[in-house]
Amino acid sequence: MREQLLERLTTALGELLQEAGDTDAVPTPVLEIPRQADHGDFATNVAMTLAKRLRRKPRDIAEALVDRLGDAGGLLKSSDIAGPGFINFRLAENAWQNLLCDIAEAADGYGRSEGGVGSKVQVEFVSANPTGPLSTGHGRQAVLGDAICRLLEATGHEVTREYYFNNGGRQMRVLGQSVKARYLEQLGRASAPSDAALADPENAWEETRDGLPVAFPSDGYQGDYIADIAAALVDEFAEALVDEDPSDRFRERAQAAIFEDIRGTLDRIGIAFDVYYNEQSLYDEGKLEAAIEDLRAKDLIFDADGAVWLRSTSFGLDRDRVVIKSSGEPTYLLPDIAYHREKFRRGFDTIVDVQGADHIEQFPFVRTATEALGFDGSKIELVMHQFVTVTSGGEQVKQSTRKATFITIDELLDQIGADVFRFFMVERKADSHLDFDLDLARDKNWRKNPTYYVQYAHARSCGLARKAAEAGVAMPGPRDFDPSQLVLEEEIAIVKKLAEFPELIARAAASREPHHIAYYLRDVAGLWNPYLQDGKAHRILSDDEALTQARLGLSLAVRVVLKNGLALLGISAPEQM
RNA sequence: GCCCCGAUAGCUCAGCUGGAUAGAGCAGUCGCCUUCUAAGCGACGGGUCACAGGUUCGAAUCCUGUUCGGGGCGCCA
Repeated sequence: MREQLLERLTTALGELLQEAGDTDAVPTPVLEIPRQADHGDFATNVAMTLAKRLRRKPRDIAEALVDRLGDAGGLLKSSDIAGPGFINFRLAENAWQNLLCDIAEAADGYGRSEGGVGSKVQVEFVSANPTGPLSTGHGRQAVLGDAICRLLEATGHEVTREYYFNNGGRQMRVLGQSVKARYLEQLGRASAPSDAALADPENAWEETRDGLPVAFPSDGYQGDYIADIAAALVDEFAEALVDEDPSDRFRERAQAAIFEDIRGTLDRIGIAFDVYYNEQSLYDEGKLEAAIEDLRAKDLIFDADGAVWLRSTSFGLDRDRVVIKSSGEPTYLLPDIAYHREKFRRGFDTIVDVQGADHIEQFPFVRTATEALGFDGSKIELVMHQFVTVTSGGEQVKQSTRKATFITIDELLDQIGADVFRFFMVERKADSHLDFDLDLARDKNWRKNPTYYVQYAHARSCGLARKAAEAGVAMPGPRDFDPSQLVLEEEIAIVKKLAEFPELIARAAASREPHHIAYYLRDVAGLWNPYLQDGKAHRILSDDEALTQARLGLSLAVRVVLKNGLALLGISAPEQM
């Protein structure tokens, strides 16, 4: 709808410029939906922006444009010049009405576009190491990342969802030690540390307790899931693992169990990754050495203090960074650079990294290092999201992975379900903090929940079809109703809202901001629910056959948009609630 | 000390990349509703867009500075 008008407007603009002897490029006018409804359906400020270039008064330019545009081939009902030089357009009603049939016909395809066809995008998200259950922060990232993928798919991109994880290194050693300690404790061969020690390992840590050694590491993982894994090992092996190295079966079993748990959680939210990329493979396949060699060839590597450094100051960053410790072990940075080098080598056109605010510091080093290696760093995008805080009883719940005082996604899902979880997590802009109200989440009485409000709008739309069937009225096909019957202000308002959908998706996809979809769906439901409710002003099922068919056609179009919109967020569109 | 985010109604947050009179949900007050589905509908009240400058026809939006809040600044990941 808007595109058609934009095309006409651009043409008229081009003619106007040519007439004035201006042969420079014709700018694309900004065409927006005014806040004030009485300013029309669309407005443009193009006359004002061209005032200087044409050395004419904005209002004169506007007038010339309006003359030239005419009714834009029947599209326009009126064009008014207002204020300092805005042009306000009002579209002919049948232009809106006819759109309903198009929407109904396009069905699942409505809103999709082809702008991204031929573009391979990799989206990396979650990427939690297998040391414990996913937390709410991971949950936000999972939902955000997946919604971005869905938006990209809806705009034609070829998307790879990727999860990068590390199952080696110090973290995992500590994990193995933690499990082994619990194992020994359960066999009566070790003592658990005191609460005081766990609360303050620096000062209160004991080597022995109650005549037994304390095996638990002072920086160990304290969650109950560790004890559960240990208990399983006691059941299976009894005392056979007492002398086993913590990094062998203890670590491996823990990793397997935790990964299974993570995958189960992701599955419950409806997220499936295409690739689980193991950092270890970078070591095994010599990718770290390859990256180092490439960097060294560019003189970006130097040795100092027994360690190997990245000369990041040479590309303008504030300090150099260690990439290989004096112990010979790489830091996190090196595999990360090597990983991104691989991403480019795998042929992605765009690389989207979804990360929490705590990882932001790393990003400039990775980007500039890959640029130094000859890749186009601007193809790597960072989508950063702020933390999730959970409030309960008016107080913030303290969260710590190590102490396992965090709220897991599974716990939330048990109480509120995947749909509500997704809606809450994606509703806010990524770089705003997300305040998850646990009390509201736990409240079984979801009277004001926007998730249900939107789903309900869809279900009612479907209910209408059932009701019609009971009355012996058949639902019209996409082209089998006369949309010009729909002349009520509220009906036209709904159509106008539905018309925004395709461009909204394109914009949300381009900016990687799925929260726009959530807000939009609330708007649509906020128009549709009241319309449906007000059975006195306008019955949908009435004695007027043509009108009934038209209104059922409207319900079809609404249903299409709600369903497609919910799908973009990974939320179900129930036909009944 | 430096870097990144945020600051908009009592609360939680949008604000289409610089437009016209500032938006929603919740909470509050007042009405309506035995309904084409039940968590529904309408109205009202509520604002110095943190503060101070600047850029221009025009700023919640862009720039600079300040204040407050969150995160980060390791041979941790």
